[in-house]
Amino acid sequence: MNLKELSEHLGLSQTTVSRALNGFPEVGEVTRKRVVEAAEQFQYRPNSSARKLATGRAGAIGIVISSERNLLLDPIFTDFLAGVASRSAQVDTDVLVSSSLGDEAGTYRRLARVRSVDAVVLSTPTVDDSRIALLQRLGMPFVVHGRSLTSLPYAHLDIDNEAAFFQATSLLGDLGHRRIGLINESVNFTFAMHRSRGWRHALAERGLPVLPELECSSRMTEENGYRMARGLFDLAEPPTALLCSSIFSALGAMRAARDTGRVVGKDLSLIAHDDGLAAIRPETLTPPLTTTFSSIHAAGIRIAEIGQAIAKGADPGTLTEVWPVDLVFRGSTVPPIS
Amino acid sequence: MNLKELSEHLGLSQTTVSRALNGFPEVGEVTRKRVVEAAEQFQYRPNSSARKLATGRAGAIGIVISSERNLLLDPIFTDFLAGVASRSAQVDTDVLVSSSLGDEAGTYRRLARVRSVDAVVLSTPTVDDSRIALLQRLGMPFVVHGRSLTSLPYAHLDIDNEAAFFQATSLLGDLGHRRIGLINESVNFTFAMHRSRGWRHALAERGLPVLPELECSSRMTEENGYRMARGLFDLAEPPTALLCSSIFSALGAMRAARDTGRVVGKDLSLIAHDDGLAAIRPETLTPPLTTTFSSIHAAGIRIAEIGQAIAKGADPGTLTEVWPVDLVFRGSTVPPIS
DNA sequence: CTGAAAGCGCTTACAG
DNA sequence: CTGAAAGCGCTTACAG
Repeated sequence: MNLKELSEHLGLSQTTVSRALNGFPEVGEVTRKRVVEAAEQFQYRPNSSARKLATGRAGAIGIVISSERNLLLDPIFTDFLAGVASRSAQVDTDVLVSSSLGDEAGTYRRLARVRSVDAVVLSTPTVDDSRIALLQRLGMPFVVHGRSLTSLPYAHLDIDNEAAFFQATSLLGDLGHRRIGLINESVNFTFAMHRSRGWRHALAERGLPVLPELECSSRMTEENGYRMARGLFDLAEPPTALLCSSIFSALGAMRAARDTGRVVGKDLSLIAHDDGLAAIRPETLTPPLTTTFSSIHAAGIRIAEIGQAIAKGADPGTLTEVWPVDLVFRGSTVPPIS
Repeated sequence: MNLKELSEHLGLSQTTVSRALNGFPEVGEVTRKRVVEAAEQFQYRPNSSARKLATGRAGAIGIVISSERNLLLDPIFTDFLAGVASRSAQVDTDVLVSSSLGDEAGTYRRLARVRSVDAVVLSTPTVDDSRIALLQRLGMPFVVHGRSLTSLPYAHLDIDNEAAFFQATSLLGDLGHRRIGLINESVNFTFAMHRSRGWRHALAERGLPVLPELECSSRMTEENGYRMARGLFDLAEPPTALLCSSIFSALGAMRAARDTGRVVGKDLSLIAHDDGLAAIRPETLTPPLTTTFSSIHAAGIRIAEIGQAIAKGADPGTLTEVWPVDLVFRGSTVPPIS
């Protein structure tokens, strides 16, 4: 059933039916009701391509999966994506996933030219992410999940990684730890840089030395977590507490602790960042892990909303949010053994 | 730059330009070359909505994220999705992700009516998955990642879960194990049912009893893996070997082993299924895990190809594949201590 | 409050 | 081998 058939059935013009369905004010109340009911009855749905062509809006939001980035970095990307998709569905917006095949800039250019999306979501930006300038140049509306270091205003939603790791480090400091290791992602990524800064500032604030050998960074896998922790434990003066940027590297660190005869929550304190992945919950591990927590699914939902606004022409400079992060205290953080 | 502008620039009709660009045979070689070069130069890309409207094909493939299904079940869904997206990009096909918000059937109906996708990918089907009949009724082409028990022919790509777990169980049997526990996902899902069957047949084949108390099933999280393993260890005659349907439940099982004073690769043997998630590699754990391995990213790529064929009207009955699964022997499987 | 008509940017019979 | 024209299914000035 298309518009023409529906309007013929109703004995109205396509114009009126279209207007009634799209909620234009000039349609009479009785007419509108008749139209809406008929549309309901026949399960009429406007053809999206036709609508896009006529309006010039794509009715879609784009997300580029970069194999170097999200895929390896972010096994919880699904969770984020599901958030974006669920919110978008409510406003009848499609979510288009592209894979970059290495050439991410090219992918964005293509999206911009074909006009297949009204806005684009950028995930996990680096400190000097060139995509932001690129999209601004292309005139493609976008929203960033995370932040980048640029003076240009751009729409974004981020969590306060610096404050989170500042707090976490402070907690460990308050417990009496003086050597606190950081197992991070590469500080090219802004979130990792912010976490590093939080850690550093907290140490400095309480007069503890900021030792470069206590900071490691690498992709957040179990194996790398293990390797980095082992490296820290091999130090002449090994740390008594560890901060991990992901639940995966935390698992590796826990394994390293076991292999070196340490007991987490006794000999060793541990705090991990938790994105809320269902497959591994920090509260059910042994011991339950103290975490900095922020739901990435919730972020996905909010990103979709911001993307929607951006697509409609809202001023990017006004759409900026940084969410506080919860510090959840559990059994993995104790005073150091002296 | 649109078709009209491009053809005016070339002094040709839109018809000819369109045909040249779409590779129609009747265009002269010299003309084609001129056209293609100009298109290149001006970076002309046809407006996808206009093309869709004119051809009736959407140039897109759909994937529905069901919150009850993929999201919780499949943290590795990203990997699969990236595979689908990368292959689709090569043939200029969009990948549209929808979230079902509980009403999955409704989502498919909507996709079918709006004609926003040419084909749909079904993931992780249950044994009697109603979506297959639904899509057939709707006339929406689809390809299933996995299988379902129906006599109707449908396009699908699956891995041979039954043979994989048959082999894994046989290996444990060959090593001398007589009590082999199975930590599975709910057998409503076909893949889990197949694994259960492989386990059962292998036991039966060597005259070992198939004890219901050795089979557990639940969502494949670390926590559930832990709980199920603990339950098995509490048995009067606990198993000496475990089969886990995912790397996450395997992690839980390993933790349960530790908590009950067992050493994997000594007191306890363990085999897990590995989908190739980058964040956790079984070969780097302690001990390295013996696995049944199949890359879900490769499956995503192949699913995109099949979806492409299906969208173009290929006969679903001819597009059916079941891939063999590798059994990778590592340090977690040893003879039982007697 | 309603409608006839143009237009969005393509593709593709049909004619030559 | 090439082109004029119709059509895909919507939206939206413009006119009444």
